[in-house]
Formats: sequence, C-alpha cells, structure tokens
Amino acid sequence: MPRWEPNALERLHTAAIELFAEQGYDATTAAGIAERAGLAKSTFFRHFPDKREVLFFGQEALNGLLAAVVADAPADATPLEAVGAALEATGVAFGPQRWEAVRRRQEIIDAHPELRERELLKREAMTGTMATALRGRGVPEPVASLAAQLGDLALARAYTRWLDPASTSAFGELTRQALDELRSAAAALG
Amino acid sequence: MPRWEPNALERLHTAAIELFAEQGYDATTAAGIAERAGLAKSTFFRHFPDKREVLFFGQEALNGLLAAVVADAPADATPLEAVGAALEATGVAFGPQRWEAVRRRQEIIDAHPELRERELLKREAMTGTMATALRGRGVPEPVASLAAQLGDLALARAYTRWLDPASTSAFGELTRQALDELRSAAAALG
DNA sequence: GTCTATACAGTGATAGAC
DNA sequence: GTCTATCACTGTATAGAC
Repeated sequence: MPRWEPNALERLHTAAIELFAEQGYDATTAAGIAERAGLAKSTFFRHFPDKREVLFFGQEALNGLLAAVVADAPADATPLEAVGAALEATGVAFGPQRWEAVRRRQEIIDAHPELRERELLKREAMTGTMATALRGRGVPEPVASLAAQLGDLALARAYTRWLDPASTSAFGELTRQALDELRSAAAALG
Repeated sequence: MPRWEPNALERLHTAAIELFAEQGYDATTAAGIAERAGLAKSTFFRHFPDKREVLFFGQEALNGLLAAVVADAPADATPLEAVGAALEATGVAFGPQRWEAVRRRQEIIDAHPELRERELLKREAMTGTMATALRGRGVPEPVASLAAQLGDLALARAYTRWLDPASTSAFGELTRQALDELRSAAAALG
C-alpha cells in the first residue's frame, strides 16, 4: 500500500472544477484546491505550473492529435482538407455528455481576462501545430499559416455554435460547416 | 510649481524599460520601477493594472486608429482594402528611429510566456476592432472576421520582417506586401 | 485629484526531509 | 512523489497627506 493515493493530478483537476463551481474562480485558492484533493499546496504547483493551468488540462493531448491527423491526411488532400480532418478529430472532446461541463468551464474563462489570455496562448499553440504539420506535408508559406488560421477561426465559430443551447448539431458537423463558410468567404475576398 | 512632478505615467514607463534592459524582466520588481521613477509602489499600480501592462503602453491609441481608418475608408473599398489601409496607418508607430527600442521590447516579450499571453490579448483586441469596424461598413459575417484575421496575420508577418536586421523596407511597404501575399494564397486555397 | 503609507491575501519558488 | 516551511513579490484595499 502506497503512502499516498495515486492520480494526484486528476484529483487536483476534479477538486478545482468543484471548488470553482461552488465558490467561483477568484475565491478559490490553490491551497484550497490542494486541501480538497487531500494534498499540500506545494503539490498543486508541482503538477500545474500555475493556478490557471488546471483549467486547461489535456490541451497538450489535443495538440498531438491535431499534428497526427494533419500528417496522416491523404497525400492528395488539400491544406484545407487536412485542416478539416483535424478539426473533426477534435470532436472526441466535445461529445453531448460533456456539453454541460464544457459550458461551465467556458463561462469561468470568459469571466476572467487572465484565463482568456491563457486560452489564447493555447489556441495559438494549436494553430502553430497545424501550420507546422502542414509545412511537414510540403505546404509552403504563407499558405500553411493561412490555412491553419482559417482552421482556428472555423474551430472557434464551431465551438461557439456548439455551446449555443439552441443548436443541436454534432461538433463534427459544425466544424465542417464553419470551414466551408470560411472557404467560400476566402474565395470571395479578392 | 506642482508639489509632485508631472507625467508619472510616462516616467514609470521609461523607468521600466531601463530596468528591464539593465536587470531583465524577472529581476525587476514593480517597487523597483516606482523607485527609479521617484514614486511609490502603490502609485505604479494606480497607473498600470499589473506589471506586464507597462510594456503595452499606447496600445489603446493604436486600436482607435485602426477603427477610424477602417471606418473612413472609401465607400467602394473592399474589406481587404479597408484592412490594408488600417495596417499601413500603424506604420506611425514603426519609424526607423524606433527600430532599436521596438526590437528590445520584443525580445523581452518573446522570452516570457506571460508577456506573450498579454501580447496575444492585445492582438485579439486589434483584430476584434477591425472586424467590428468592417461590420460597421456593412460587411457581413464571416467575411468581416476573416478579413480581420487576414489583417492580423499580415501585420504579424510584416512586423517580423521589419524587425529582421537584414530587411530595409519601410513598414507600410511590408504590410502591403504581406497582405498581397495572403490575398493570393487565400484565393488559391479553395 | 494625485500621491503616499501600510497592511494584507495569495502566488509561485525553493530547500530539506520522508 | 510528497510534505513542511519559508520567502519575495504581486496586486488590493484603506486611509490619509498635500
């Protein structure tokens, strides 16, 4: 029997979500999260570089997924088709049963500029990942960056629609639709 | 004669730049900046909401400029033409005599993730400003957001080139060139 | 209306022990 | 990998000086 319970990281994540819901983000301290998880404050900071990061748990995995899907797209796929495949793949994180949790999390982020900042950094990382993967496919600049940016914008628009209580479409359908709209708009721009 | 020296805000800004150059960003405290400026720590936080913000002094003015130029573009200008005019207008902040200061500032930002975050937030604000101004011209979504994003990407690419010591072009020329490249790439995407 | 003084909660880092 | 303990610094709040 170990001297401490395993899965400290996940317990901290869960405890944080609970406390944010109960007390709000600001009123919740890192020490309080650790306590709820049965750990010490310093243990929190060992697992998460700062308090904000606990809300972006799992983002790195999503990044790896994006890179893999873009890289593994058919050789004759256009840049936008490869990006579209990547966006659809992110749907694994946005099943119907996760809607409520995702919505609550996003409300917290939207209400706190410091969390908006962190979110933008994560989005930039995702966009950069897609651009790099596209260049790995031989797509030249500035096409790679542009396609990745279009993907980022499409993902953001799909995400917003998915969170809209009035919407009923699956996430994959929304990303496809958003990217289509943007491709048409791009073609009409110049 | 006033009981205190005027321009506290600018003095703080100048002192901060100096100390960042001398000691690095991390080793410089808000109290140290205030002391160098002949002020108290609490006065620093009266002028800047946090330590990072001292490096983004004047960003709001640039935002207002973007909005005005997009709004005042000729009635028959396309969305990208309006955006192009806005990007060229930002050139006032990037004259040759400011190159060294801008370069030093950017080196500090690039070396500190927390400053990268703040930079992304400012960029998003600029992009949002342009998109809103375009909608004000009657440009529908998602064209307005797309054009603004293209502008953001063009600005970023022009900025990077302008900071490249090997480059000699004026900022306005670089923005025009970057936006042209992106328009071509967008047309070729789908 | 701008600055100062002081006290305070919380973050995040660090060092040493189990 | 975790704990305790300590610490500098950030950022807020308050009350007051000029």
